[in-house]
Amino acid sequence: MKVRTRFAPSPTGKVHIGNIRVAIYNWLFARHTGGEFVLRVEDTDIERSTPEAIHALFDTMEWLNLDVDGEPLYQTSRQQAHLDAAETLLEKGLAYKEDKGGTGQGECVIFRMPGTDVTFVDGIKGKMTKKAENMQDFVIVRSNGTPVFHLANVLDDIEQGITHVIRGDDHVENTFRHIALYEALGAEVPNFSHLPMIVNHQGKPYSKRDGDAFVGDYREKGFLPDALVNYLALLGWSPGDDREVMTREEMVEAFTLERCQSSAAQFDMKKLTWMNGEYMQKLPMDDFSAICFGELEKAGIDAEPEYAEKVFELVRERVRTVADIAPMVSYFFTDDYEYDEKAVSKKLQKDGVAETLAQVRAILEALPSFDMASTDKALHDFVEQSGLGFGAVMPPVRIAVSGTQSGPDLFPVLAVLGREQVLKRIDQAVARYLA
RNA sequence: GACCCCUUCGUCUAGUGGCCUAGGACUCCAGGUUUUCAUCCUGGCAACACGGGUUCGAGUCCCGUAGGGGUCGCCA
Repeated sequence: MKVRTRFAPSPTGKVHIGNIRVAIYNWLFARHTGGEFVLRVEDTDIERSTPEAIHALFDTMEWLNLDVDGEPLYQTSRQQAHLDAAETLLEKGLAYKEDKGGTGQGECVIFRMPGTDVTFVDGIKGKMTKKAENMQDFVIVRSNGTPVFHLANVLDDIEQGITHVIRGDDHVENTFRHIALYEALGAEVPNFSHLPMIVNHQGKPYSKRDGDAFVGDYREKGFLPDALVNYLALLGWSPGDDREVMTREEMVEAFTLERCQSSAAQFDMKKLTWMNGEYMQKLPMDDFSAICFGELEKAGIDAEPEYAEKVFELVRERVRTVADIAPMVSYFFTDDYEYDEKAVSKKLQKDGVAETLAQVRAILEALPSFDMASTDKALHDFVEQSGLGFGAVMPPVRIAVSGTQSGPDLFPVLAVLGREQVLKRIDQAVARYLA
């Protein structure tokens, strides 16, 4: 039988990072087995399930490039079917009506647990058993006439022909009940697998109040979708060898449920950042440039394309996230850049620096050609003749022309900036800090 | 509290009884790349939760203890 997995979130506006990881695992499993991956929108919470929230869900799926088979099923469209099924269970005596009181809303429909132990083999955790006496009957239709999650979820999984339910650990207790429901409904019980949860930096479950709990947060921070998917896939799964940076194809090829971890994993922003850097390096130059131009535009920086390309080349290998780009290159596009106060006081505002910069300026101004090799040779010669040492010459120059003490190799920076700008910037820095 | 589940370096993990004096990756630290650095290279620190078994032999199997998590809604 062809495998069918699903992602069944309730659209609440933002897609939780833990939920999307579940989606990724479902997607990987379906693709690995040559099966199908479908989407179901559990939109029964009318208040929160707005068109915007549903749009955000699709947008996230698309951004992460998790392709879905067929059209999504909207749970609200299935309400009558859910109710009909409850009626059937009632007729068969597998459910009963009762006024449980308390809220005083009248009678609800309650599913009768079969009174036998429930056992299933979890694709990740192995054999799971729950004794009959530890399970209770549960409500499947509220006294206001609306179906409860358990009923709707199971019925829709049957409707969509789901063969493998891969969901979070928090559903294991539900699974025992759901299996009883499948059986009462006369439906084939699918395979169940429960993924461990991911925890935050403090080792606690990710709550919505933690920062970085939603996919959008990572997008804003400049992570690439492929890197995020790769990182999340490895958070609780491994291919069994030492591979970490993997293409989608490689992950799909290697993915199995057996290789999924059964204990919780802690999200590590540093490792994600590293991995994202790996993906940034691998980006074709054209793609990288396109991203850079986009970032410049967002930052309100006007860039002349030919010049900008040269700048991008320079910072290419140092960029870790998309968000790094604008701050890293902004000084190339304006002479009104900020000076790092610490660098200024530590390296620029020191005895002799004014004199050194004056000499360097004179040398650079007199150079017949301002290319990389020329400035390189000229400054090396100067260092040697003056006996000052590189540490006393290069950092002040760098800070003067860029405002910071870190960045790409200095000579290419000077070359890209051009003589006019370099001289102007040295004058500007001297006037500002050494006058 | 009851019921389910989990436990290898700080973190993600490899490991399915001998190949483990436990491997890789991230982080961190040190050195190098005769200037900086968020790049690159080299090296280093660092773990089988604990206690009992089983076995010639246990990170790997069993039991217990401790710690952690999940669930106990007419939420999903």
